[in-house]
Amino acid sequence: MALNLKATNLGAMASASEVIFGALREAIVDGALQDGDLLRQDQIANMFNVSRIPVREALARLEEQGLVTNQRYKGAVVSSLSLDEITEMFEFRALLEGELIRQAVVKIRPETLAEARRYAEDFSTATDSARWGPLNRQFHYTLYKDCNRPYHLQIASSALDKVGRYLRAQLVLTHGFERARTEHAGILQAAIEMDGEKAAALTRAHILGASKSLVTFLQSHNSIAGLP
Amino acid sequence: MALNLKATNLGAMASASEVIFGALREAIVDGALQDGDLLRQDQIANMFNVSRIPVREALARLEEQGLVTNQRYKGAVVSSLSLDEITEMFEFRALLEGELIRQAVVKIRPETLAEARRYAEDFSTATDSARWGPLNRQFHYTLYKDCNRPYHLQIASSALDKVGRYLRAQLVLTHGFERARTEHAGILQAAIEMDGEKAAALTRAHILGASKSLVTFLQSHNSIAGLP
DNA sequence: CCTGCAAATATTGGATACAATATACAAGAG
DNA sequence: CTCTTGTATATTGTATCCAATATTTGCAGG
Repeated sequence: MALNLKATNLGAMASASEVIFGALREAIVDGALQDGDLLRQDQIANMFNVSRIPVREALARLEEQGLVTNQRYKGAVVSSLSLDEITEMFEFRALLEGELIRQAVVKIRPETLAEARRYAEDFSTATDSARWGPLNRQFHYTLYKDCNRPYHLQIASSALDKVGRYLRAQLVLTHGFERARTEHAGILQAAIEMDGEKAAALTRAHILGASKSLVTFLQSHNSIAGLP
Repeated sequence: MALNLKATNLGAMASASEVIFGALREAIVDGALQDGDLLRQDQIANMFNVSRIPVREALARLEEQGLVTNQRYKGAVVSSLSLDEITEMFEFRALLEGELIRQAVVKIRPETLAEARRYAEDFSTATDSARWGPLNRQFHYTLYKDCNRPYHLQIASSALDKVGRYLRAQLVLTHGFERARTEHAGILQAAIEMDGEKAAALTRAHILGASKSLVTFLQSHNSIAGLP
């Protein structure tokens, strides 16, 4: 008799430190925690009703990911990026995501295209700017999905994490949203045509253009911290 | 009187968890710990005369780097890579290191060239195969040094860490060493000529060639684990 | 009023102790 | 004998406690 239970895989249940890691990561990526914010172990431990041990583990992981900087006996702060570092991150993304879409698009599946189109539309019509970041990410990463390069994807995702909040600032503060809409349409069209080179060129331009407008904005307001 | 001490920056002194992290990382990268080896917290803690707390932190960091896989209540094992994953890692390295040398070589400094030449010679004349891995790394990364792309370099280095032991196997088991010598000479020559495209092409070929010979070898011996 | 120093406080790093889970092994039912 | 099940052991995850270090506060002196 095949017993009919949903058998939730208990072994896969998240440990406290994993939960905390994920929550802090998300908070940093989408800007709820800002550059330079101090992360107190006690405070976080209380928020999650745990001891400091799993918190410390989460912070160690975050530091390894570059999202947090630990200073011995002083504490952890949300990493901040200089203009040069931001520029470099966007160049890295352009290199990697260009290659990803180039490889993915030539073997993209119809379902994937449909999914990407949905995300592009959701992005276009989203009025809540808090949703722009996630929808933007989903649109692009859906297009990369069929390239079958898990490591490349993981690294790209990690790089995007590190600039997520700056990217959101770019969308909100520099009219990047309007531009992203049209550029997404172009990229999607290239994907439909399964034209790898074109999709790659457009993606690179998309990323580097966003970088340029963000850097210009930050320079003219010479401040990085006070993001919305 | 200027007291004559080395004034080791105490604030920078490594914490226990950092020391352990570094030691385990090195052991994994150069093959002292093999794929699938189980890492017992107690055992490691005893080796370093500490409690399990810093060990756990180190293991968390290693997992974030992809060098170790943690399974809840089961333990940590040295991550192993499938043939596909190895291939992907080498492709990633080819992409990234190609770009790095392309950018670096056009503005490379004479001192850097001299340093790279020294490493190439040391590599060529090294008889102890245990030194091949580090010297190979130093040669290549010296050539990338002047591109001023710290994030790119960090990611490249992390990718190399993940395949370090396989690369060593390639050098030792497939006569890769001889070939690497001549290919290094070619790359160095391109660097001397400050020819970015040529250096990039040679570097990509160098990496992908190593990948190919490694994969061929592993397939014909269909085993990955038993590396020397 | 300000400055320099010392105690008090806060915070992190690590050790020990305990709880939760997995694995190994033995005993019993069939 | 084989399979199942219960128990003992090993190992990990977390809480609590102590030590090491940083930061703040209070006070004396100028």
